Amino acid sequence: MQDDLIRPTAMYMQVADRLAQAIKAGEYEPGSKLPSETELIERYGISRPTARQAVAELRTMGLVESHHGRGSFVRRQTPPASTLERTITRTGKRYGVPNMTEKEKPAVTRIHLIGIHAELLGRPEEDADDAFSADHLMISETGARMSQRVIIPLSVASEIPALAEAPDVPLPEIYAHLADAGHALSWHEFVTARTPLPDERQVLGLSDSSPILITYRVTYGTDDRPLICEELHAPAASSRLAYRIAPERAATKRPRQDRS
Amino acid sequence: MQDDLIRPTAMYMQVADRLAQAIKAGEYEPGSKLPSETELIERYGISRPTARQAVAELRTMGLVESHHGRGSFVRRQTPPASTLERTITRTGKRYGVPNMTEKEKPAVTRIHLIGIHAELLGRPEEDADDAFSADHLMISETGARMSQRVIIPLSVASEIPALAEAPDVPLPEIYAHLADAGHALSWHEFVTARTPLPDERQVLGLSDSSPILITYRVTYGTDDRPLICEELHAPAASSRLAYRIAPERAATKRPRQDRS
DNA sequence: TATCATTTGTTCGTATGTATC
DNA sequence: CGATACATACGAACAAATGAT
Repeated sequence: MQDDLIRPTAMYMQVADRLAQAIKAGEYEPGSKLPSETELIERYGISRPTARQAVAELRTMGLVESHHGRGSFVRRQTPPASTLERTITRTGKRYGVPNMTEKEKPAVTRIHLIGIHAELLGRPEEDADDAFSADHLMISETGARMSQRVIIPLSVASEIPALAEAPDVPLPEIYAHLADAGHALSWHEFVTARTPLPDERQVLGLSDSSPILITYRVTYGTDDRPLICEELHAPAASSRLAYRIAPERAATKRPRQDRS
Repeated sequence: MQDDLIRPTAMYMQVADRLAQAIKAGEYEPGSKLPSETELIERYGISRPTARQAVAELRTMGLVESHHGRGSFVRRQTPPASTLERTITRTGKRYGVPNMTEKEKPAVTRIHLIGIHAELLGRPEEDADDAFSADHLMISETGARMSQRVIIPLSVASEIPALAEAPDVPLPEIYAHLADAGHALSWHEFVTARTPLPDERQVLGLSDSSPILITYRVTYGTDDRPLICEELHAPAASSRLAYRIAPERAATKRPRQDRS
């Protein structure tokens, strides 16, 4: 067999590229088996470590997944299954969020506000106060595990005793407490993504290092004062976030907190 | 030195875990140099391939980046620099989107609607029509490269000649054409993330295989009929998406297109 | 400017363990 | 049980980029 490879560029990359092209072109059906390492060795005239490195590239690209003793298989490029509707509904004075079931009892800890949380809550790092952090492990209707963290600054909790007493209640109740305290609520959400750290991978039950979607949702009260912050981690491979976008009058502009 | 490692679990993983913990604990400052491979070999009593594999893990986790001849360095865990405001503003009958500058002349191709695009545009795969695809290469204010694709089904283009003649104009103009045709516009946006394929990596100028954010924005016209679809790819490491969330009356619910 | 030590990148060979069929 | 296939680990060599001498 011995397909030809050019020297200057890394051989494992060339092999990975060819296989990636072939997968995208549909030469390997989703779910079908990739050539085994031994086959790659023969086909391209490379050594075993080189063949392994090529397949490893495909793995980190998320194109294939390898199973001990069975082989490497082309991953289905299915559009993510579970759609997380990030819209907030209101019936009268009550706010609702899409259904997710709690997996375990939430853990409440006390943390110091730093980094992105301090920034989003409008607290300069130097004199940021402490906050309650309620960590939830949730499961969507489709079975995707997600971790959710609700962060309530002490300054807010002290104004609303109900929050200080039970910071780990579901979100609709938290919104209700805020609304009952006289706040007119609005929200701002930020989305990014990254590869999970080992412990995050474990929490979400991810076998590989495929990316996770991270959303920060800030709840604003009266006078656009940031009250609380939520952080949601969801495996990107099996979830997509959905937003309704309603056009705003160009005049009404929320002052951004660009204090970096 | 020779720190002790337990056998059962992979040694390269244990080393990667320890280094990841140390980085998270702040023992290695962002931007500082990680121990060199030779140092890791001595410290943990492992071989070079094992040390390399450990560092490779940290790379795919996005914790470090390696430079040929210099070493591996802890990446700044900065919250992504450029915030992409995904809100749509309206002044009178004109719609606006946040500023992005065009890098190259958009390329227009004719494609067949399949997969997620067909699904989002409400066309069953079996008898989906063709569509114009305008591929833009954009640059945000902060210099992050993004690729944007606007997909206009032929059925829509034939109703609105202006779109058929120039499908590659900026988005506000496209929205204007749709509005001028009598449509009351609304939007729905879906967000997911994944590791880029080799060619996407090249387009966005990404050196590593860090994830990209993918958004699909569907524009609906009168009677909630899906008109066009946009797809945006942005490097997750340097961008975050921002959404305003306004609560909706629980009664008014958009019928979802769950026809999978 | 040229040389050299350091450091990562690539590739080979080899061996053993272990899951799957 | 044996064949196949991936996972882990070691050793060795050379290439290439970098920074300092």
